[in-house]
Amino acid sequence: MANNLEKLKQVLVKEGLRFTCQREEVWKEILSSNEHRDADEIYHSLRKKAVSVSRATVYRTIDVLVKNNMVRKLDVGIGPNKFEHKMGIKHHDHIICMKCGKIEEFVVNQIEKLQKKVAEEYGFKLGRHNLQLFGICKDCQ
Amino acid sequence: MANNLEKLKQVLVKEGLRFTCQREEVWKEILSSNEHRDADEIYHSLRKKAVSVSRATVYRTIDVLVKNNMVRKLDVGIGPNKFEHKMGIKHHDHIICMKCGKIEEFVVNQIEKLQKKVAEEYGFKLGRHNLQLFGICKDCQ
DNA sequence: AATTTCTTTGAGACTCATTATCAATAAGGG
DNA sequence: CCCTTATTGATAATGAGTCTCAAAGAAATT
Ligand SMILES: [Mn+2]
Ligand SMILES: [Mn+2]
Ligand SMILES: [Zn+2]
Ligand SMILES: [Zn+2]
Repeated sequence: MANNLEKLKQVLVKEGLRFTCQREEVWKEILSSNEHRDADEIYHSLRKKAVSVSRATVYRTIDVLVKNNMVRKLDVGIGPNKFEHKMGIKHHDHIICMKCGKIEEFVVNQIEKLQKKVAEEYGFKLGRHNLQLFGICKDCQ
Repeated sequence: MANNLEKLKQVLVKEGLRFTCQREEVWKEILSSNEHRDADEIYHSLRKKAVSVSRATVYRTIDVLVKNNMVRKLDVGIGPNKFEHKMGIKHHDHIICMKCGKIEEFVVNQIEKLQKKVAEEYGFKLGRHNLQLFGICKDCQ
């Protein structure tokens, strides 16, 4: 979607950063999948497509995207952080199989509300939250 | 509490492991505080008391304790994992200040119930879960 | 166009938390 | 006390991510 490219351009201007083909390629790569992938998977996928980019640039670009709410960083409790783009994706949490690593997404509005209430109660200005359920999936039981 | 020492001995027997003074000291050190501490803090605290123990043994002992439900491992999203003992402590989740690192504990039974429901819905046998709220505490705002 | 200025990139060094290796030491049953 | 086996600690290795810095690329200025 040309729209998403525009979004990147806007954000780079806002941050006083330049629009480069590396940044464009990283963003397109992240947009190209709805999996939960880590930086290295994104890096290798780009290299396989002969895109000239370095690991450092992948990390750096992801940072910009995360800061600007275009990508979510997922701490799945083991191994590297995973990333997912947020274009046209509503907020959700994850339930993760401890055997096969499968990740399913879920939304419970009630939980979200209760979290906000907790933050209020404790006088915290709530930023992000981290909710992962770890279990064994049907296939692995 | 002599009771907690007994608990350690039982667990070591169950696991076919030997009762050593290092394991005893690590366990006592963890029991001695209700803070959320990382392995290195526990290690240094022991060394300051002239207990002869290595970092490796601290990590190894904590692993046994975590596996046997005596200690909880806390992934606080930044830096090393934190640990807290579970003796006489009910389950709770954490709200963490992104500025000063302060950690507060909270319990919302409704959230716990909803988590179980999600797991059922997705056919997962639920193990542990990870719920952290990240925000800015009153003092830091 | 040439020069200057400033940003970005990539290779690799580095950090930090944790795990692995393995020879020396300690536990515990007989 | 002896013997077998487990444990320990020093240190090396690992994995994920960050930092450094010289070279390459834009953009702005002459
Ligand atoms: Mn997701
Ligand atoms: Mn706690
Ligand atoms: Zn599974
Ligand atoms: Zn604070």
